[in-house]
Amino acid sequence: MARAKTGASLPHCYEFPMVSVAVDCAVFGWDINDGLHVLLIERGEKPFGHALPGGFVRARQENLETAARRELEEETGVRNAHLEQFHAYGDPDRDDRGNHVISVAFFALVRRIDHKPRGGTDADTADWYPIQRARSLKLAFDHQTILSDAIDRLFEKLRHDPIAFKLLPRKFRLREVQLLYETARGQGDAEKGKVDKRNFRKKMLEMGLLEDTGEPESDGRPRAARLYRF
Amino acid sequence: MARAKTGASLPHCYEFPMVSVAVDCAVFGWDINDGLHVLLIERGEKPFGHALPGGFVRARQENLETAARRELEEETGVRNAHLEQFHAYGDPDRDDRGNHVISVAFFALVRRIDHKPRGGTDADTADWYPIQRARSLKLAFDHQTILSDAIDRLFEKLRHDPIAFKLLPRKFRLREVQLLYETARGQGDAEKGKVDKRNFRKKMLEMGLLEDTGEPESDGRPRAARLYRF
DNA sequence: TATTAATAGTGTCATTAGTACACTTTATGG
DNA sequence: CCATAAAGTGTACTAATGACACTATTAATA
Repeated sequence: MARAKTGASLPHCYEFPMVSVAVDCAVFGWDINDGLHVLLIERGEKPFGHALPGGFVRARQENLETAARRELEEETGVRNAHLEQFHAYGDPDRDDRGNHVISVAFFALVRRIDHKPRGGTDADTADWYPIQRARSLKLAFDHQTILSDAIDRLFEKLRHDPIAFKLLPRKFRLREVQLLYETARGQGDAEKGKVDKRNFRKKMLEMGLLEDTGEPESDGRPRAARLYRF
Repeated sequence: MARAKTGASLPHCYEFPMVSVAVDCAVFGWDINDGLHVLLIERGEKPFGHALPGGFVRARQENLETAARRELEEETGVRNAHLEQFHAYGDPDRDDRGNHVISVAFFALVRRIDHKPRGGTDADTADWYPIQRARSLKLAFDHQTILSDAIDRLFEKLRHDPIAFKLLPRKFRLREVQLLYETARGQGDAEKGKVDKRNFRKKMLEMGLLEDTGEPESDGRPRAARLYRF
């Protein structure tokens, strides 16, 4: 969203300097072959480079989650993501353009196959990055900190809450759930988080959250696997 | 913190309407006879009545936590509390004075004995309220929602993290820890959250976080109890 | 000073949850 | 048809949790 430009009219006046409020989203996607990815945009303006999708909240018009959904759709085309607010960042100098901008950060979970990213309205381009690679990029503002916190929080949540299904296809093999869980346990490294197949399946089915679709699918693999639904 | 008054000069101008940013704190204290309490102020201005201590962030000067600490001290005299940010509230109409104010909420833990509340700078008065009673009050803005979320979060944290010690006196009996834990388990009702004394003590000591001070204290009770330190 | 009442402190056993572990089945591709 | 790769399955050991009841100490009171 645009901000005051030199020469523009400035009709909104206040007694004190104001803080701007932005929202930023760490959007996560998963692919069994490819691992965890995060959606980054390439900024088309001022601080160029990679950044989390996000933007300013429209005062008097929308709440924080609505702003996040709007920016997400505008910049990346992503809709109907599972969104969770997780932290607000407010250092006075976190935005290097001079204003004091606080940002309320969300993490979002989507099924990666549903979201071939596309460019945004500002001619920004959005694309998926493996989290290892995203971590090594120098992101705009303090987005690297935000991303890092978001990843920690995501792993935390994947270990404890049944939200993995927001990342998985609608029908999935138990093996996929396990790999995602192992990735979370291993802080991004599935090898490190390995668990026993039989124990995992047992616990998973005991929970009673999964429904067997009865449609086994091989999809090029040696032996067909049962597909489950949440 | 004051806002624009009619007739005041308004030297800070922007292209778009701005959102104001506030911080609010749910400060919790504990007493073994008295249970959990929360610190509320009686507002000395506009929307009168009870509210969480808090106020506006000073743009370009301070970050969110600093603002929270400053407001806490100004309004209640509380210093050096254990502070944790937990959620941002941003509905456009949550502040009934007309501005769009987002509030970043913190919960704070203090040793109640260290903090005899006193009036604040704005002639507000701060005082402790038992959480049951606080829940039944009609608080300003959406502070009842914030308080309710804060309480839920507090119980959650008390169950899982070793933060109970921020609420307890520096030296305490195991019985006190247990009662606090039971209160959290029982969602405010210690009876409901009762656990076995021996099992609790065993687990507590096995954790190895407690140090026996070797100074038993009776304090009017029938039999003297061991005092522990964190 | 003896009795009562209130709190502190202690150990064992049964149940449950978690972890380790290896082979058979099935489809694909060479 | 043989080799390969993934799916699927059961048991035995270990650790964690939960249930359970009495003795010890001191203050207050009779």
